[in-house]
Amino acid sequence: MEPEGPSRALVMSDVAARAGVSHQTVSRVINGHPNVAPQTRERVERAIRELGYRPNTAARALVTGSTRTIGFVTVNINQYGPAQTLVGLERAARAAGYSLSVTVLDEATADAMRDAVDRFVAQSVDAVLALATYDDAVEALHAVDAPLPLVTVQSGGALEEPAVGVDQGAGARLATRHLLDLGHRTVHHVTGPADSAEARDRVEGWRAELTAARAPVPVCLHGDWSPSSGYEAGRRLAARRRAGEEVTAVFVANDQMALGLLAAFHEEGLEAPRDVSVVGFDDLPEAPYLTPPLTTVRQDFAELGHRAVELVLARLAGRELRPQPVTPVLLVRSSTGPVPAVRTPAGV
Amino acid sequence: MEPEGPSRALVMSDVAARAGVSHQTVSRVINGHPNVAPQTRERVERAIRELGYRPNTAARALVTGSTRTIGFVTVNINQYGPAQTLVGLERAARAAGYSLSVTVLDEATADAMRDAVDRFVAQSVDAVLALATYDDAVEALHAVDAPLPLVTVQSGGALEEPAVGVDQGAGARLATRHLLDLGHRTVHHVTGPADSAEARDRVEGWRAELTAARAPVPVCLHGDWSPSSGYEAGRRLAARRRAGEEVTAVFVANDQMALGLLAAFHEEGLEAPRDVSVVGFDDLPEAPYLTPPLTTVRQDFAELGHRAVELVLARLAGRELRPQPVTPVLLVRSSTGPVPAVRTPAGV
DNA sequence: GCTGTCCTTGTTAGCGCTAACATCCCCGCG
DNA sequence: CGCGGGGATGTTAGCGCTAACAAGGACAGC
Repeated sequence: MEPEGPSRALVMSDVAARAGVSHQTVSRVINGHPNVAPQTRERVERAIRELGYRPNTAARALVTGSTRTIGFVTVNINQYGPAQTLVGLERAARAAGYSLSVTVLDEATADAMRDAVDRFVAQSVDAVLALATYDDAVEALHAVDAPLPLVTVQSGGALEEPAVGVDQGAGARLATRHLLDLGHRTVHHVTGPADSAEARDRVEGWRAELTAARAPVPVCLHGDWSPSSGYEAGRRLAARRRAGEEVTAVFVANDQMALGLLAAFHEEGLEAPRDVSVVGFDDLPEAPYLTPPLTTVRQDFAELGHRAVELVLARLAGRELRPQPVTPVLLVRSSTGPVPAVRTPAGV
Repeated sequence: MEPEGPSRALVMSDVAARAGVSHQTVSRVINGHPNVAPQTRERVERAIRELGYRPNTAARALVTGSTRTIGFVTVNINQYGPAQTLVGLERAARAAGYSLSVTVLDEATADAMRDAVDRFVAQSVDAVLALATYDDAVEALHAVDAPLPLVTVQSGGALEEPAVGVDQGAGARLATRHLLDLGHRTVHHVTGPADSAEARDRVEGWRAELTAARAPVPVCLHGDWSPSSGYEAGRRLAARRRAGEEVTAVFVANDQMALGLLAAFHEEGLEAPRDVSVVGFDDLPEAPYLTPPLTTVRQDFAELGHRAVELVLARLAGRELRPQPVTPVLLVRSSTGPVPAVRTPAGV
């Protein structure tokens, strides 16, 4: 039994009847066709307003093949970045008159990816956006032969497909340069997972900046984005320091790991920026309120979403477009400072 | 098993031709009608598999009025909770064979809310889920007279509509009791925004537990979920303490504020749990890696999503269902401890 | 055998909309 | 003054699918 009683039957011919025209004229008005008399158009528009009519998307989709919907596939939206990307995407899509249909994959196997895209195709979405920071996602995407525009977000240039992203390398260089400018002889790095293009690009940026400054390139520590891996890295770094290695500045590939690292340092009696300077990446909402407030790199997800949708629209219109990567910015807070004045490692 | 690439036309009659039946029989097989000869069914199923056929959702929606899509409206998905809720919802929806279409409102005005629901209606979604922790969202929802099931998530019982949620009050009581059990004479509270039902429920739980234990109920401090408001609250609490008030335990309405509060305490020379015990709410991924690791209350968003979808399905089937709120759990870490022996900032 | 009743399958008519074509009317120009 | 042309509108035919009905076949009971 349907709980709704009275309303909602409202089809195009209701509007037509009220405006005293044919349903086709209504359709023309709605779709902004030329060749409709201004007076007629106004009459129809008023009828639409008065009735509160909305065209039925399914019927429209059936005949045009377009739903004005964009599908978004992603893995691992628990992270701050992906969640923000989703928000940015939705905003931009809505602004362009599109809806966003979302699929969160449990794992980025080719099968799961293909299935998601298939479902989107059956759903008649106009295009698919895929967040593909991880290699397996990128690989899975290769296996998909979609009959519609497929654009990749944050694939780190690993794909020739049309793609948008933030320039991770530039962000990493910003962070590294900041530390170098403060007088640190070199900068250590805690990476993200090896199978993340984003993480690798940050490593590259860090290395490039170090090399350009003729600074030694220390062996980096590997994390997996999680605070616990940052904590681990922090302990190991502290150990290296006790062993006599010069560790005065660390660029951590994301804020969560920076947080773990800071905790580990704290336990080891190391404070930022007194003993070590630390830079993160992401600018979590809580970054300014850590102890100490974290210097970090921020990505503009709203802009990213905007460009992604722009690219989709261009593809849909048959236009080629090679969007520039979004440039991240450095936010200097107080987890970074000058090199500690002559300080011999406790043990030595 | 190999779906072919080239000409995407693939309609039901293609399958019918290959299986040597009429398209209607194919439809029957797809929709699991009884009264199809097992042999025929198998033949059709094979044809579907071989061709890689997927029925066109738009056509189906046009005739059935159902898209097997659920619309999800939310405000403010930047927060951890809403993002997790989205993930939980998508998982559950997909498991039930539904897609999720997402709208992120910029502001929860009645107009924006109505517009979102209208768009969903035009999109022929089967139901709408609304995340309505804020009063204006709830109010806006009242203004909506949707011709489809509308279920609310986390409205804190402020709505008579069918709703699912986490028992915020129970979570708050858990936190408060834990602190009381540690020997604290009373527990201070930093609230969330006053226009959030969730926040108010936490206040109520806290107050109820205090009252039940015949503990004094201190004036609470008001925050807005943000770390900075937690920081502010922390400073004010520290001031109260300096002024002689007994402040040994604080229940903060979310982890982000707890984080800010901890930072403020730290600046004031107050450490947890040495001087003050602190409990948060949410269990952010970084909570275990704060200094100190934060005792907090966790909500099970997967379960929440599951129940929400279950409720939607029930409504769709015409069944009544009053789901029980999800019970949160307390995670004891090291930001809480027994009452400091002597109440002097110098401590220990 | 013949009816009646399943069970299985095919045939037909739309769902609400847009595209293509048909029509009508008004106007300018030879 | 009639004819051609183009702008404004209406009519018709599907888009791919499901629901309703129709049709045939098998089998029971008489």
